[in-house]
Amino acid sequence: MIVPDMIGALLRGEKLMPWEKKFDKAATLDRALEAFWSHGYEATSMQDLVDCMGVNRGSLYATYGDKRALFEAALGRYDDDRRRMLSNLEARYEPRDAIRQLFLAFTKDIDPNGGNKGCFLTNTALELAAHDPEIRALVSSAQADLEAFFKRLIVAGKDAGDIPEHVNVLDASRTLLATLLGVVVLVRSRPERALLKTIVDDALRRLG
Amino acid sequence: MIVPDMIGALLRGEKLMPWEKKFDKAATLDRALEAFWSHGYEATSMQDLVDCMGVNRGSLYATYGDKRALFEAALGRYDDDRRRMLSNLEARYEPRDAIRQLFLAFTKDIDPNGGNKGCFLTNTALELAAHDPEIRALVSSAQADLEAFFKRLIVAGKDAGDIPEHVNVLDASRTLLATLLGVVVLVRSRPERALLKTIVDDALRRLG
DNA sequence: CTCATTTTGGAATGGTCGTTCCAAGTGAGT
DNA sequence: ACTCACTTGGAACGACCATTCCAAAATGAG
Repeated sequence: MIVPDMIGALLRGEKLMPWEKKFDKAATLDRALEAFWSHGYEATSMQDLVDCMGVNRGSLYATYGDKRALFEAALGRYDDDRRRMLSNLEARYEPRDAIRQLFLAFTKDIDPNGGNKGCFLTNTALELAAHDPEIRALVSSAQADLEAFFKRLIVAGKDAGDIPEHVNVLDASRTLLATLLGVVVLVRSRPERALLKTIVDDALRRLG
Repeated sequence: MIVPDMIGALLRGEKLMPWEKKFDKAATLDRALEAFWSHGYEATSMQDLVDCMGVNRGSLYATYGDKRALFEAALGRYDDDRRRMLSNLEARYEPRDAIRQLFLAFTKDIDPNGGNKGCFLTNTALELAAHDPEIRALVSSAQADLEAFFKRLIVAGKDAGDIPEHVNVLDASRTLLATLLGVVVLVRSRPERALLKTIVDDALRRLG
């Protein structure tokens, strides 16, 4: 019963027996994320998830618990990606370019004929956050995180002489947050490239 | 069979016989609007609607058709209210104040503990507009209408010397649109008065 | 009062929901 | 070959879904 990798597996927090095949948790969770992201919580049925994840119902419940828990796992996964993305932008770009790249990430590759997914956290903000304190806390903290991201970059930009001194850090970062949220609303409801470009360009123009 | 009011009723597009009692269509539709506005399309069941509208299932289907049609009626009703509201603001306030009042309408009376309804059109934009062309057209045109509202007021404000000449009409009106959409997202997910006030004040500061 | 018409409460329908359960299959270890 | 844990497909569950239908009650002009 005791196998060589047991302690290592324990340390990594995995289930014990190393011969368990298990489906690729990360890959299937990504598929669930896609479904929830595209259609929302209520409009995605467990049957939809079984179909699109390619995993059996039983395994699905055994692995993630119920639909709510699976949704939270998907949301957490998206949140991790978002966190990683912000951190990459912050590391790789000049402050003002990092902000531009963030806006670009949501506005490039949009389909003018609709069907755009927008931002999963924002979709969830409107579908569930108002009546669900747990979801609201998660979404709210992601938004606060984004605000802090803007704050750091604006300060850094001002230090680098990239962003004018007269820009108010708190005002600008919160306005950027609101603008980005507005943009991802428009991506789902009025996906016109010219419209989005106008908004993004105008937002960046304020930073110098 | 032919009664005095028949022609008048016909002209008004009503059903013929004048002795039909009929429940108060406007009042019950408002209750349906409340339910859809608060919980969204998918999360509101016909049973919920029967309960909160105080109308029998049969009458409900006879009057509005199916759930989809009832939702569209509620959305149309909300859209009419919105249209009327914009027109009132435009008539009663100075340009810049009209814009301020619009933002105030969405941010005053918010509950920091959640449960805020935000903007029905924006909630619908994220829940349904991406995959439903008909809904998207309606939401999209309401947003374009709002953009036009901002445009007119900015032009009027510039004429009145209320808004500085250097403000670009297209840029500013679209940015105001995005900002307002961002605000109504935050109202549902991060209802902090200070946060919203910062954003609204900053948006208005751009107009002089 | 009469009677056409609507409203009402609720039963009925067929489908889908989320969830549980299980018999059979799979594959790495011994 | 045998074991053990997991996976699989699918059946089964009760609840709720949107929708239809109906007999009984209410309504109001004649």
